[in-house]
Amino acid sequence: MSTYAAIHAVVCQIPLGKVATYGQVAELAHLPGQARLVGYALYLIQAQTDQVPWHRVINAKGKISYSSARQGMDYLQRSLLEQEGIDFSPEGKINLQNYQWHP
DNA sequence: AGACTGACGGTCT
DNA sequence: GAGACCGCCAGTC
Repeated sequence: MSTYAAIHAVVCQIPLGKVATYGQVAELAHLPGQARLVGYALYLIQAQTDQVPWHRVINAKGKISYSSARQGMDYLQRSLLEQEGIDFSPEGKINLQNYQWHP
């Protein structure tokens, strides 16, 4: 069981309409405090977006994390989340109080 | 082998 | 409340 497989599994458990932070996913994947690995793991599973709802993972500030790889594709994640009923503030932030996943 | 980089988080100022 | 700094692991040069 690679570390990425654990992260992969946790992300798949995030229910529709909810979001989780990198730190939260890391903790659930038995990798406390290693949020960076979660980000890197998601970067690697880009190819399997059909199986992994990577768009439901955001940073602790409630905003979407941008990546050099995504570059102009940032709107994609926001778009997918809006489709699931998640409301964005004018600044592009998500209200974690209402949308954060509580397993 | 050593150093740099990266979808982050928590703490300090 | 916002910005700066440090630390964590894996992958690449």
